[in-house]
Amino acid sequence: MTELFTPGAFEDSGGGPLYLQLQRLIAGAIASGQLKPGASLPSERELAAMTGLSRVTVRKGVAELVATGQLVQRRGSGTFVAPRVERLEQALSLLTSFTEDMERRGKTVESRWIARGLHAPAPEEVMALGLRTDDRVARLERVRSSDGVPLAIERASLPRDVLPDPMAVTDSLYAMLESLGQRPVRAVQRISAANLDPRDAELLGVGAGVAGLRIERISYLPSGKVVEFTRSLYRGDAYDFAVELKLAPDGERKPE
Amino acid sequence: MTELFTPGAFEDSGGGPLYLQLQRLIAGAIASGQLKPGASLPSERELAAMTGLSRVTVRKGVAELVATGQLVQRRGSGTFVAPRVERLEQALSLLTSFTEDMERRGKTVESRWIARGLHAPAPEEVMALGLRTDDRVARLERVRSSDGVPLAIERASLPRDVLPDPMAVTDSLYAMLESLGQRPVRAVQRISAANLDPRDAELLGVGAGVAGLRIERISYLPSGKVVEFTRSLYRGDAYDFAVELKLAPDGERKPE
DNA sequence: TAGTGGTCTAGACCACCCG
DNA sequence: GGGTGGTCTAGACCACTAC
Repeated sequence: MTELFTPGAFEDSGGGPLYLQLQRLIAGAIASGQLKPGASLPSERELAAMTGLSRVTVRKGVAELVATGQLVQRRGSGTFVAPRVERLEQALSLLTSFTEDMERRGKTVESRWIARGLHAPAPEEVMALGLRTDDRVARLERVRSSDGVPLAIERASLPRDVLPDPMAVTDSLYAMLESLGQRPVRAVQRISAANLDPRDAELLGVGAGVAGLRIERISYLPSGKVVEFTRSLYRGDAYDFAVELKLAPDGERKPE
Repeated sequence: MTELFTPGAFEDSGGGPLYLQLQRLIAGAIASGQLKPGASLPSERELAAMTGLSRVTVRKGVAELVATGQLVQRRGSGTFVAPRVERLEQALSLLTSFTEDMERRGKTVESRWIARGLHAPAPEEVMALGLRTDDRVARLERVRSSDGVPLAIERASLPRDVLPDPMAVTDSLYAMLESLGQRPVRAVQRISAANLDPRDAELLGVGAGVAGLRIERISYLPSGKVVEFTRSLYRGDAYDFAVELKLAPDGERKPE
């Protein structure tokens, strides 16, 4: 298996910079199944010796595969093929909670709290929740995992009068809101993509720079009051959001 | 302005690796407006001399800012602060076309064709479009720009009987389909995030590895026939997709 | 032609993990 | 303690761009 990385393998490896040839070699071995998820690669020094490259060049080749989530590196331990993540498909137009989604799939749900408490609101929260600047805001920040795999970071802000005691939330926020008679019935979401910064990447157990799906949600009660302002980051490789589209009415399509 | 990068600036720059300190310094200068979009940075060699770092370390610090789209580098020319991109908000649940969307906003639309023609279908296309393997498929691949800024790569596949002459499509595909009486009325989309590979990144004018939004769409005629299978890549920093959510009916929410 | 980013090297030390 | 990845250096050549 380590015969993959003999100096010879480079001759027939197309052209271009050496680090890209190495990268293609590794990426190809992963794609073709020669290197299976969880398998360990030779150490950087070994790779350098085997290929005749310098360690710096080996690192550059490997680095991009780490940045795109195909490899993971652990200091003191080694370099490994990233475990395959099952892609979850989720309907984007139903207002459901993470806990309920996963339970419906028969998966376990774990939460790791990063922060939970009452705080003075940030300007963004004042805007989104329609607060006064001397109001206080309940903040819930946690990493959501399923079957042991971290999938998303959820940062929820709620007005204090909606959730006076954030510490009482243990698992499903929506279940808690329901028991308080404050479950939202409508929400607006905005979706974009962003590279994960080092902090968020670590929380999700991937390399810095891996693409994440950023979702901002504002939820409303039937009365129109804002219940929740949530910013989530989903692992891009772990989620597919599904939406159904309808033809826009003619009037909206062509206003002139 | 170049006093930013004196050796002194490093002393008070927090701790951690030198390349991260440099990175924070540059990122901070961009965020605070000291470095404006389009501004050029000192050359790597100058930065190295000014900060007392080696050029390799300077490059490492700069590299991540390029990979996240904050800087752009042009060989032979220099390193520049990335031009600010206006974020476009688009409703995700309306089946509209790129051309019509942009026209509604009063923006110009440009298309650069990458490929356009009839081909033997790939297995993926056979599946999505319900073709026979000896059918042929019309492929339209182009870069969509607005006001001169590339925003998305669009790769559309249509059955030959829906679009017999792909070369006849010049701007709006949907306008063409409408004139053929084949405009879809319904579609299903799947959304995820991915790091742009070097090829796609170049087409969109950003660095390799920048986060992109990947959208797969399958569109249907009223009869249920599949009209279109499109894979698009949107720049993550240029798009916000908006969706409205409704509370899931109780039966769907809790099946047991 | 002079300057830029892009690639590559050999060698060093550190922080961390594991047996 | 021995091996791993993480950081850093000084110096070199190349391909490209701008003038």
